Amino acid sequence: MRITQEVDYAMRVILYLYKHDPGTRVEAKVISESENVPLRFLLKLLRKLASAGVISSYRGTGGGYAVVKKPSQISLYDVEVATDGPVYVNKCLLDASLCNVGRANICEVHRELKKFQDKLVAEMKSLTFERILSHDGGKDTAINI
Amino acid sequence: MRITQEVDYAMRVILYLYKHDPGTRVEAKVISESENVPLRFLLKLLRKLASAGVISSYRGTGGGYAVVKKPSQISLYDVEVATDGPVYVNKCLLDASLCNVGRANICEVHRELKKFQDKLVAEMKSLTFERILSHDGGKDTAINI
DNA sequence: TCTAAATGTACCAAATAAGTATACTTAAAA
DNA sequence: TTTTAAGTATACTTATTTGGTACATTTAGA
Repeated sequence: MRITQEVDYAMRVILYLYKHDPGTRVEAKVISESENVPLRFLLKLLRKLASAGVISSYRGTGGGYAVVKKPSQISLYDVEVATDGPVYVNKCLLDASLCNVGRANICEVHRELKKFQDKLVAEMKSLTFERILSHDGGKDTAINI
Repeated sequence: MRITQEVDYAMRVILYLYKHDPGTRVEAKVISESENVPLRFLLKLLRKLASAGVISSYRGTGGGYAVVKKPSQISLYDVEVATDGPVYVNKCLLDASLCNVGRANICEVHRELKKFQDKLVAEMKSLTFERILSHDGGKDTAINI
């Protein structure tokens, strides 16, 4: 139950864009150095985000990437889907025929996993950049276990 | 954000054990054939579950595996931890030093991911076998998207 | 003491994630 | 019309994780 490194990158890159004035274009190279993400990998990631409409891209001189959407309009869910494709907890919840005992539609475990997945997706949708940006005054929040 | 094949196996194996009379010992070989899980792989999995106290194991002739705990006492969370180790959404939530920009304790993204993780864990703990076993009269629940 | 079970450790293979490389195209500003 | 920066497409490599196998050992009952 983890998010990938790529989604982690994506979240921090978008946050980085939000820390500029709205609509400011930032070149991939600058983002790469600032956020410590390998350039080539970042370019591929930025393309995914742009083509999914999460961020905007601009070509040519003075081009780059920018966030145009409001922070409340981009969620962890959007980022996940844009970078890793559809969210599903277990393969049989994506395609019932993938159940390895051939009882996809009647399996009690999978029925409950589906409910779990629904809640998970709801939580991911509620984790927007509005929430991420509205921090408690820069308090040094301990996140260690 | 997926559970592994192994956790999926584990859930269905435990469910299988629950479908026997309480305390009934079932050999790995029987479980393997019935649930379509490779024997050697299953043995390793059963060991993890047993050593974590989720199920019970018995050696020698007439030995096997059984569930002794009440269905309400075993959750998806217990199974996850037993088979895949500690649950964490992002590596920096396990060990702050693993942040690849070196700002683990102050990163807003990770602060929110921690809250997300807490909710996720709570949901996993609430998904017990009591819930899995209490189905709505065998109604053919569609789980496809 | 034989046999049927689980245990422990080590190893191998397949799948996925992460990162690189190359070559060419398109758009916009100077 | 040259330069800059992104887009598209494809392919490849490497690292990590997951899934699965093999083999020798230990435990307990008949």
